[in-house]
Amino acid sequence: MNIFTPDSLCKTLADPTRARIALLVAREKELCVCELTCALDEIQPKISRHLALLRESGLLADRRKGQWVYYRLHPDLPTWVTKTLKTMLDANQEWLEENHQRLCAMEDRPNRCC
Amino acid sequence: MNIFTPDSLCKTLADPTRARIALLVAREKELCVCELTCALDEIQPKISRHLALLRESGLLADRRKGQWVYYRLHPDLPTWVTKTLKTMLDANQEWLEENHQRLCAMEDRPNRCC
DNA sequence: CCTATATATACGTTTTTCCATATATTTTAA
DNA sequence: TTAAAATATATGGAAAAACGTATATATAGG
Repeated sequence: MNIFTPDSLCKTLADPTRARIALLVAREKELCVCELTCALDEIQPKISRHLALLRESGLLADRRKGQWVYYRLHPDLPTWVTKTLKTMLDANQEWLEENHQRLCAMEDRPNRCC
Repeated sequence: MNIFTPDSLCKTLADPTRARIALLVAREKELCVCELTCALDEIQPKISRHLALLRESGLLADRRKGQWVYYRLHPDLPTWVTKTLKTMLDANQEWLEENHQRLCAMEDRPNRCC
């Protein structure tokens, strides 16, 4: 995948909702829309729209499993993109903490077997 | 300096002009406005306005030397910001190549002693 | 002083982004 | 086959970003 330039990657992450989604997904490996909606405490259409942008940019990939759609980092990301995300994630755990807490506190999270 | 969040850093770099300026400055250590104007082949007010945004964001610092104003990475950047810039720079030399060429080909570059 | 060069800012306009609300689609389960 | 849950998209409007042009400021050198 060769579609990322420094500015295009940054544009994708230049919104708090999208940055939080991307880093949470990087941290948790895979999350569905309702988990992200809960973790970010936002309305569902807002999360879906930002997920669509992240998907269209090539940063995230999705898979449907029953009623749920799971998002993960796209498996074919260039190394420097993955590295950039990891650097940001490692240094900004505190910034993500509230979202992580809400995710952990969420009830009835969909069962993630396969 | 604690003003950077993942989204605020990305917002600062989410424009091709600003991303090129930031990475060129990271590569060359210090560049003045007229060098950047030449390297990016843009009109001066556009470069100045983007430089102002980069300065106000805290990413760049400036110093005046005679008629010239030199911009460099802000010396107090958080480690993760510096690391992110380095990762992007290392992996995107080709993307910067044309700007670098124009910079090298520029005549009468200001003398950079002290 | 006066002029030229380098840089910064102001202004009005166009473009882009973001949002909330409403609605459509897909899937499960009754 | 109907209802409910999860997700996606459409739409119109508001806010923010970016642009080109014009102009202001600062410094250097006569």
